[in-house]
Amino acid sequence: MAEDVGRRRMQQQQEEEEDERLKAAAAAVEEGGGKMKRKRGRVELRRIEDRTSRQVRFSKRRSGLFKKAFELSVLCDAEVALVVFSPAGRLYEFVSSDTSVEQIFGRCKDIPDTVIDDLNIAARDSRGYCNIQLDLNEQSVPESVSELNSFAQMALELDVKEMSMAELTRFEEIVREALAAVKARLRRDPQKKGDNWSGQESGKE
Amino acid sequence: MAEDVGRRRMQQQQEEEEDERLKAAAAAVEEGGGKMKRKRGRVELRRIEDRTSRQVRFSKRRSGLFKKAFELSVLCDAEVALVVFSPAGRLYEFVSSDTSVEQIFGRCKDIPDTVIDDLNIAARDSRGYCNIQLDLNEQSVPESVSELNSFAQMALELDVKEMSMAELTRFEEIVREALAAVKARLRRDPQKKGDNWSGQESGKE
DNA sequence: TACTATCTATAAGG
DNA sequence: CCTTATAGATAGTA
Repeated sequence: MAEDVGRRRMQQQQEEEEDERLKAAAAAVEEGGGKMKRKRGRVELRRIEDRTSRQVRFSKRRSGLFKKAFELSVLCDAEVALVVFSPAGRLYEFVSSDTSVEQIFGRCKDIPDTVIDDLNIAARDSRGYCNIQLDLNEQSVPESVSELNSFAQMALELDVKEMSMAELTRFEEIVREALAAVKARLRRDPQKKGDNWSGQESGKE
Repeated sequence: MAEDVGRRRMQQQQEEEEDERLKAAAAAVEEGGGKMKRKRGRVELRRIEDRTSRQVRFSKRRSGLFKKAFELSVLCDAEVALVVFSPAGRLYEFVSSDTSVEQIFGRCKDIPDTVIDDLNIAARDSRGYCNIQLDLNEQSVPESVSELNSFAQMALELDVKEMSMAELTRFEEIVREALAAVKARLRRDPQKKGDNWSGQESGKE
């Protein structure tokens, strides 16, 4: 991937002149024809009127947002709760820890407003609310092991150094089952390589 | 065709890179923690150990995340509620509309079937596997990195869906070795872990 | 759905 | 806080 970037960069440098003009003449000048299409990527910060376009962008940006939220929670060890209602009224949510959305947001009530961050972001001081405990119940055996990502996530949350032998063994079990499941599917669908991970595209509003 | 060649080339490179990561991770485990230099800007998907660095990145990424959330709400006319607790315990929140966080999240309860988004990461799938307690006290940053984190990160960065059977087998091999290594260490060093495993499945093995 | 050209975010360093 | 190089996100297109 890095190599690819490098190659692209060279191309970009060749077109540096054009790139310069891009910045200067942000106002769209028609290019090559009579089409009044904007330069790629540029977006103004207001509601997209075209329904289809709005829908597409919602999907893409939503993915990106959730990914960012996840990364923040992992990289910085932060608790993140994110809820998005699509214009169609569908709900998407993400919570970094295993606490429920309601729980995390419930905590907001008890915290007095203090600081105001940029961008309409209210920051409140909540020191003392940090002793988090994961209280997970061992209930369903991962026979329907979703994917290795589960294992990845778990390994991130757990700390191997804190695991007992029993936990380790259990962990091993889970990983094996996950691998077996993936392999089985691979054998079944050598070409597809599995593209139905989080398959619940759902269909109701 | 040019495109075809390009795609082939990319795929090949990707596979090579994955293989390298597999090996690297394996080595890291054998040695009980490895340090590999990273290209600039590259980020591993796991908790940042250095406190200062984590703090800085938290600020930056938090800003970015909130900005994205804001853009999504405006561009796509979606309702967005976002709450972040910094590792230091400070709360940051954003709500797209003028409704309160509690209101938006209250709506979650009324919706029976929550759509959990793709992202290839099921953040909730790790629930129910173990009964453990995580100490998120950031003061106690462990000196050595846990071995399995290597795989956690790898599994997150790689896409299991895209792995060939050979790669999967290799992966399995590595994981098995890693687990064996960790177990061996545990036997050698039982006190390394106080056996406060209070789960209800003790002795299952 | 996939790709590519661009644009944006951000890791390092000053 | 500012700059630079790189990784990541994504708008428009096939």
